[in-house]
Amino acid sequence: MAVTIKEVASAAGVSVSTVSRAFTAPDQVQPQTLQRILDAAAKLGYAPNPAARSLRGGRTGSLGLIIPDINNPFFPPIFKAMQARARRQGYTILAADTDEREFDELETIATVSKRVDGLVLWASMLGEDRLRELAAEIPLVLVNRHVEGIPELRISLTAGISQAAEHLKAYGHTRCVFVNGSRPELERGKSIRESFEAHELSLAELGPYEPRFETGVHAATLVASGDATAVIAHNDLVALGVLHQLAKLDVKVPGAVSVIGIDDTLLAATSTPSLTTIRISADEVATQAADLLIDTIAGRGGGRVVEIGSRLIPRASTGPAPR
Amino acid sequence: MAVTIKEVASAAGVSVSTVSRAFTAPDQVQPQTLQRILDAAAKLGYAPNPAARSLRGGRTGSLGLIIPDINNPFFPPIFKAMQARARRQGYTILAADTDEREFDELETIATVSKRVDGLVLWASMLGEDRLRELAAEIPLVLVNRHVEGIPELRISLTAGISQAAEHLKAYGHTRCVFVNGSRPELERGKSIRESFEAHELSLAELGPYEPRFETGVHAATLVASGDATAVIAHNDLVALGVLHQLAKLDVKVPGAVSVIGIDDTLLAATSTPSLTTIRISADEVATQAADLLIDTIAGRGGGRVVEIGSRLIPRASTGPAPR
DNA sequence: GTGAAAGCGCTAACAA
DNA sequence: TTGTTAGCGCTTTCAC
Repeated sequence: MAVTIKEVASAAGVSVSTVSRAFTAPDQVQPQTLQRILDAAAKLGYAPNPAARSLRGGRTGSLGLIIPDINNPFFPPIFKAMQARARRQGYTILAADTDEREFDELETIATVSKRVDGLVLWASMLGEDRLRELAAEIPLVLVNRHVEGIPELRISLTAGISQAAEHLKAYGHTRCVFVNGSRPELERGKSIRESFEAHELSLAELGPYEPRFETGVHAATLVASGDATAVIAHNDLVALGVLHQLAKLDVKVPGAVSVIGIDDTLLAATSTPSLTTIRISADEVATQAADLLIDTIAGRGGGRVVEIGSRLIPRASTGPAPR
Repeated sequence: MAVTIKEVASAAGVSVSTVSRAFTAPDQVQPQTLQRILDAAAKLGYAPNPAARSLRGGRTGSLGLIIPDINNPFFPPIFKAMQARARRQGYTILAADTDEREFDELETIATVSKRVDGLVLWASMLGEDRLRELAAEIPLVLVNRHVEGIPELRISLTAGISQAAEHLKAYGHTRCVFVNGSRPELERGKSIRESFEAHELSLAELGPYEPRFETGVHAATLVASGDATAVIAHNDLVALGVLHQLAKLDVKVPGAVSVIGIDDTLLAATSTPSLTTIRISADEVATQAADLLIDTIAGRGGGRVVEIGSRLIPRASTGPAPR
């Protein structure tokens, strides 16, 4: 068994409560005593037992991050950034993947919520009622879901999409295609339709499909046989499928068709040609989510809605429209 | 506060110890009593408090997974598969990323190890002595590190590399380049040198560099100015950099140069052209790691070494050598 | 087969 | 400022 507070106490010649204070409220203990305790603790290799702490205090020192699919390259940077942010505030991240299945999400939440002080729920598939119940039990931050009264992080693509429309317009494009990747609550389609219309770009829509590579491959074949000169895809992965198939059909990108993705994942920067895409800053998302959750745990920031912006990252997959 | 064992006990008209037994040793309690308890628990929405459990019993019900970089697309599938495997055995995965920094690894291990029953340490940067100390404190499984006496999962690229050499040979290649991605303990270089030599393929070596996209870009320029007809890269990301730059230099792949990656990540399947690569099965790795750790926790499988194989996945980036 | 009770390591009154 | 003490929810002897 590991070393306990008791051993530190007797080594430092004080009582257990003083040792406890030395770690939880150092300013309430005399500097020299504090030093003696810290020295003893260091020498013995003492570290507080989190189980005992949370049993006693109700706090676990962990934050739960529940995401639909860690294989989506959008998430790893978020996990990483959130871990960095949480660590600095003394929290550990407990991440779990629900495989985009409602049943797994429920089970995961049940398991995780008993081990954390609060939960970030990403694109939850649960009903509003269920989410409200949950929010009553444990501090909750929703990402890309809106339920009145629950703190929320909203990722807005408006700016990025508008820039994308301008970008295509400036290159002389007029006929565009949107490859829709389903999940209606994400509303990517709505923003795109509105923005492209505002920029007087005609927009045909393919789908909705699953947001997969093969979806892009399939859509590209349709695009190649039409007269559109620009494609905007539901995300980078779908855009990559488009790129892949267009190359196979010997349709030049961006010579004949321009392609735009969404998310700015690793895939976009490393594709050939590199992919023009709409960036959502993982750092910003992760930091805000962590902060919002920590605030909610602390009883601040009830029902706040924080919005995260986006912007176009022009790369090599977009260019002048062919004449 | 959540519902406790006590409330379930009084609801079912039994003592707390019986309720406890109902959950930990159901066969030691009379069927009808058991049923009454389970009903009461379900009605009240009782679930055991993990903090109390682990404080009392020393078991946390969690497994730690410590990896160098979740942004490496090799890891998300492993996390996912390990989570699935662990869940079925009643464990939760606590994953943490060390950012490939030894200091962070130490800190992460300190935090995580207090919250889990055992640790899977991936490509640890720690010294052997430190790892031995750690193994004495907590059940440990090492991946891609060897320390005598500590259970280990060894990923062997031998088969895949040998197949890659044969594959190139069959296509008539004779002059190859290996783009080395550093981290000497991974020994990818050694296997490759040996295998290519055995197949009478000449092998020039570039690097060692960092295993990044830009590394591949840089290496491709050197390759293009030489006379090699095939490139094998340290991993898929580096291979993607090679592909990207060769396209930019208008060197045809696989017409003029064939390219092979390692890992078979999402990147390989979605690149243009799709990338021939060496697959390491994430499912197998994750399952074996989880099982080995669980065995080690249970006191079985001391010092076992489990080996995972690999195999070549031919795709579109390799073809006949130019004449 | 079931109950009573001790105690896991820690924090937070309350006392001194 | 420091010490004493009562639990947090649970498992596990030890009785019965």
